[in-house]
Formats: sequence, C-alpha cells, structure tokens
Amino acid sequence: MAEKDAGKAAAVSHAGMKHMPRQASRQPSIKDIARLARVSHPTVSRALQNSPLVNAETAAKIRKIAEDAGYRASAVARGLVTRRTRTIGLVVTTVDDPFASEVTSGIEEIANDHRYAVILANSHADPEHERRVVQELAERRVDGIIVTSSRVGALYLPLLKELQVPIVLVNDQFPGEFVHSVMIANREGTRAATEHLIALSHRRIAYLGDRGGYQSDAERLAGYKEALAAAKIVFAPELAAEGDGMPEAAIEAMDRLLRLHHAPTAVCCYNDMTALGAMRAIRARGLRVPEDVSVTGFDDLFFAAYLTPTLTTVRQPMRRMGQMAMENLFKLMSGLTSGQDSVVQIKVEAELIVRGSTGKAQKRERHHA
Amino acid sequence: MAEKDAGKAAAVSHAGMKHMPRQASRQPSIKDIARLARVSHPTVSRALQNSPLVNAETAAKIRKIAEDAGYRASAVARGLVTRRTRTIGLVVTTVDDPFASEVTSGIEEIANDHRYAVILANSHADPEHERRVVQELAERRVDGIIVTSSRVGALYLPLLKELQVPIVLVNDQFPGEFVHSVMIANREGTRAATEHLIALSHRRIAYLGDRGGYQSDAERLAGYKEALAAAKIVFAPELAAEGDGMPEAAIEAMDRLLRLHHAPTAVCCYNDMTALGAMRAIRARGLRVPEDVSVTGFDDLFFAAYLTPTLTTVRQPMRRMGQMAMENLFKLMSGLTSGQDSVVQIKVEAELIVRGSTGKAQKRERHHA
DNA sequence: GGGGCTATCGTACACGTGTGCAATAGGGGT
DNA sequence: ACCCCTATTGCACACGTGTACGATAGCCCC
Repeated sequence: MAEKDAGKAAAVSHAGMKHMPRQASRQPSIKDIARLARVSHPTVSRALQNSPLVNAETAAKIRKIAEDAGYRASAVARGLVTRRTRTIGLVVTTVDDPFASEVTSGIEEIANDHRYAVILANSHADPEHERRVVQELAERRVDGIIVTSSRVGALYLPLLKELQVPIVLVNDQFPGEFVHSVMIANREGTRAATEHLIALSHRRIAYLGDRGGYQSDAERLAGYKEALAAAKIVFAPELAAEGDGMPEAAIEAMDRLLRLHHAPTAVCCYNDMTALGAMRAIRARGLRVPEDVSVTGFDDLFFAAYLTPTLTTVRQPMRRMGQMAMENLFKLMSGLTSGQDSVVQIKVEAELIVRGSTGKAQKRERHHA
Repeated sequence: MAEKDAGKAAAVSHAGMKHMPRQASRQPSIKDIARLARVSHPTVSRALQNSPLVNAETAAKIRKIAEDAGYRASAVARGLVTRRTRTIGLVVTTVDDPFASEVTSGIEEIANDHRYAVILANSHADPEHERRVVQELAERRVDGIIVTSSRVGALYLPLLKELQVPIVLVNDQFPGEFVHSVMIANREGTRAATEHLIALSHRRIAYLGDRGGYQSDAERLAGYKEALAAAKIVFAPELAAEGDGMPEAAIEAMDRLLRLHHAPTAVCCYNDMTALGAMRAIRARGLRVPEDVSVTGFDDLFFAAYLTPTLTTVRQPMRRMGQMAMENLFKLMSGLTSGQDSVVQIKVEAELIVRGSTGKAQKRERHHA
C-alpha cells in the first residue's frame, strides 16, 4: 500500500501553464481506483462489471470514484485475458467505392449496436495484398472477419482453419464450398434487366462487364445470356465487353461497342459505375439515352435516381446485406469453438428498378437529328 | 515439453470428418515456439524482432520454426506492454457519404503504409453519439484519433487533455483554438464559384447550405457573401436556403427558391450532393441547367464529371486531405509525451472546376420554349 | 594467466484486467 | 452455544509479449 500515491492529482489547472512538462501521467488503472477506494483491484473489476458478488453500496462507491477519476478500462488488457477483442475486421477492395461504403455502413451499424469495433482494411483488389491484410487482422486477434468482393474466396478455406477466425464473405460465394456468405441474386438480376430490354424490342443488346474476374460478373453475364436464350436471341460474343467496374474504363469499352459495324441499341452494365461511363460514351458520340441506346445498371447507388435520365438498374440492398453479414458473423462468433459446419449462404433478391435510361428500341440505321 | 504436441497436424482432411469436435487449439504463443526451439521465450521475442542481441543462426532457426508453426504474435499482448496499439480511430459522420469515403481512403492508405490499423466509427452527426464513440476509442487505447466533420470540435479541448490522445480534425477547425486540423479554403472556394457566376452576368444568385451547423457551411456562406459584396450586389436573405447536405432535402429547398416571386438564375450549393438535388428540382419544374438556372457544387465528387450536364464545382482534394491528416497525426504521435502546444492548422487550396452546369444568365421573364 | 570486454542467452519482472478459490464475518437454526 | 450457509472480499494466479539486468562463455590484450 505504501507505493507511489502522490502525483496523481486530478485537476492540474489545465488552462494555463503552457510550458509545464506535463508528465504523461498514464491513464488510471484498475489498481489506482482500488487504492482510492481502499479495496482490492478484483473488487473494482467486479464492481464495474455490475457483478452481484460485490456489495451494492461498495459497488456504487467504487463506480463513483472510477467515474471521477476518469477511469476507462483498457480494452487491450481485457482482450488479453478474455481472448475476445470485441473487434471485427472488414476487408474491402477500396473504401471509396459507393458499393463498399454502403455495405460498410450496414456492418458498422450492427457492430456498433453490439459495441463491437470495426477495423477497416483495403485489399485493393489484389489477392496478395488481401492475404496480407487478413493475416494482419488475425494478428490483432479480431473476433471475426468480413470480406467483400474477394478475389480469393476459395483461398479462405485453409486460412479459415489456420486462423481459427470466423469469416463471412459478401458478394462472393463459391458454390459448394463451406464458406459463409451473403450475396445477391446476380443471375436473376441481370436476367430481369435484359428481359426488360427485350420487352422494349431491343435485339442487339451488349453486356459491359468487369474484367476483374469476380464471380459476380460471371453470374451477371450468365443471367444476361439466359434472357437472350429464352428470347431465342443468339449471343454475339462481340457484344460482350469488359471494363473494370469504374466509369473511366467503361467509357472506352462502350465506345468500342458503339463503333461496331452492327452497334447495340442497348447495354446491360455490370454495375452503376460502369453505366455512368457507358452513358457518357454514348453521349460523346452524339447519341442519346435512351432514344438511341438504352442503358441498365446494377446496384442502385444513391446517384442512380439523380442522373439525367434517371438510371434503370437492379437494386441491391447493400446496406441490408452488410447488416445480414454482420448478424451472421455474430452467430458464428457466439458459436464458440464449435466445429459446426453450418453452411450459411444467404442470397438476397434482386429487384429491377425501371427508370428513364431504358426505352423502346428505335429502328436501326436511323440516326438522330 | 511433454505436453500436447500432437493435434497440430496441418492437413486434417478438411473435406470429410464433419463431426470432428475440432478442439479450438489456441493459436501458438511465443512460449510454444520457445519450447520447440529449445530456447527461452525472450530469445524468441528478440529473434522475431531481428534484434542484434541474438545469434544470427539461432535467430534464423527460430524464425523458421515460428513460420512453420504458423505463429503470429498477438498484437494485443504486445500493445499491453508497449503501450502502443498501432491503431488509430477514425470518426466520420456516416461512412456512406462520398466525401467521407474519399477522406477515409486517403487516411487508410497512409496508415497502412505504416502498418497501422484504422478503427472506423460513425458519429451520425450526433454530438452525444460522437462523444461516446470517441470515449470508446480511448478505451481501446488507440494511438491517435481523426475526426471528420465534427459537430463538437470545441469539445475536444477538454477531451484531449483527459484522454491524452492526439486528435486531428478534418474539415472542422475552430479559429484560435489549439486543435490540430486539416481543412479546405471554404471561403475562397465559394467565393470563386460565386464570382464565376457573377462573371456570367448572374445577379440573382442563391446559396443552398446545410442546416447541420457546420463551420464549413458558415464559411462557404461567407465566401458567397464576399463575392456578392465585391460586385456590389446586395445580399438577399430570401436567397439563402438550407438543406442537409443530401440530395433529398436539397430538392425541397431548391423548389422553394424557384417558387420565389423573383427567382434566382443561379445557385451556389454547399456541396455536390446538394447540387444533385438542386438540379433535380430545377428540372422537375421544367427548367433547364444551365440555360435557365446555373448550378455550382463543392467537393468534386467522382460523379460530378459524369452528370448531364457535367457539374461546375469547387474541387476539394479529399483523398489528399485524408493523407495529410494522417501524416500530421503521425507527427503528433511520435511527439511522444511532449506537451508541445504546436498549433498545426493545415489549409488546402480550393480549385474551381468549370464544367457544363453554369452558363450565361438569360434575361429574366424569358421562359424556355 | 588474469582481467576485461563482447556476444549470447536466461531470469525476473511488468503491462492491466479477469476469475477460481480461500478467507472472513455475520446470521439463522437447533 | 455451536454449526452451517451466505454474502463479501482478498489472494494468487493467468493472459502473451517486451525488456532491464545478470550470468556465462569465449576472446583479446598485456
């Protein structure tokens, strides 16, 4: 008890005394509070956890003292002994992508409700980087990990075994593999979009995809082909172009499509960002949307309803998907050590939102005024 | 040594054995590695840190063993003793805001370069929530905190003293206060935008702000007024409207402006999201941009160049600002215990980007065909 | 050949919290 | 008056890592 108990003055006249060497008096520990309350530190620990093992008024007194001292329990020390950090890792291709932002928002919301923290990490769509980032999250002993738009989904099986950390994938599922995931009905989505275009009498319909090699792109392309097949339209390989999911690359790809001898009158885009570029390329050639070329997107990002014309797209409840992923992860995390092989693969419905960027197909060869 | 050393088999035929109770054999600790290498754990610790205090070949052997065992040092245990978590907290009003996303991206990039992790937290633009979130970050013993678009900037002075954690504010600075911050030249930005409109012969120019009470809004409004004053145009209070920084609210506010007896021929918006709503409201009334009403934004979000017409706006190097905030925070963090009252307030330049949403003012009372 | 220096390694702590267990006191029942 | 049970508290550990310090051995120098 006869330790250093001086030098713990609370108020040090914070305003003035600019050049006082304000010794970095470390944050008060549980032992400091114990000394102040004249009890042992386990009692303080229990009091702060509202344990029934400690006398009610003693607990109240302790809490009061802790409060006054500005005591904040160290989550790191607690994490060390409890083996739980109340932290999850979120790996995203890049934060400044509206899709990722919305998913992140949903995740953060649910995590916050449970008082969990979210560590954000970029994969830059680079498999090697993604792997490194996940390893670092493991070092930080996160309780769980969520990965969106993974490039290396299959890689998680061994990693999962090695790290002993529950992982949930968003927007990337590997059929038959036992990896938990939340994803949208990609195939059904683009199929609906393409059918919508076909219903508008379009026959030359292009698909503007993502060369990144995502499974979602493969599925969306499949949905597009399904719709064509169902309408007895033969798939023309030259009408399948590729961007990178961002507007810039889409401009180039779309421009190439428009220069085709037999140019498309409609284009089904991998996502809204791609559609943004496509529309720009169309206008750059003096054509109009949707009069000359109809455009559909995917995601229904916030700006879709504010474009001119407004964008017909497939709505993806991104925020909701983030929430579901987080809820799912919580279930896994509470599953404790269970080697449960519960394969949870949630698939959410895609909804076609018809707006102004799609219209009746014009007769070909007819150019605008 | 005679403990459980079996049960660490790498390949456990992951496919089959569904119901094996896979005991959660905890991750190997530094002591496990020490035992395997027949050395003491401090030697392992030093070997993994490439300390010159350990024999080169011994170190190599140890690293090999650690590698094979899939050993990953616990960042939480390390953080406990070193008192540094290599983690920073990032508080943002809401993740799914393009402005925040870009800033976040810049922060994450620099942090990642230094192998720091970023904990993401939402303030929901709610002062009380913001305060709580910052406290929780302190509990997690983050080495530093960055807050964007704070509602309670002034509140950080006492907090700063209490938490002993360096804090950098982005897009919110309190003149004269000793809080580190990075922000844009708001006043100069809207002033330039407004001057641009004036040069296009506009006289009835509205300002569509953010009722959130941000200092940035006050400054932008001031810049707008400055430009008016310089051109001897009297400020008309009825032309100062308020949204909430999002498109939806801007629609309503803009609509109200358009219904004025003496409606504006141009509007200077608080940000691009507001401009998005403004343009929509203008079109909803059958008017055209920029023929009937010119519009300017602020931020230069990614979609600004893809709108129709493209948006004239004030570019804010958001990503760069995030980087600067992070670099600044690193300096503060390495400043150790120093009670340095260095007031670092970085102000970055605003650049007007003229695009298609602004044009020559039409004579009033002339309606479009 | 002894003293001192260097290289290398182990011992003993410390970081701040949680928890099993023992210890104590008080109260009720017989 | 004694025993048992309960409420309350402290003691002693553990979590996994880093680091000051001491210990040992080998070497050089005089």
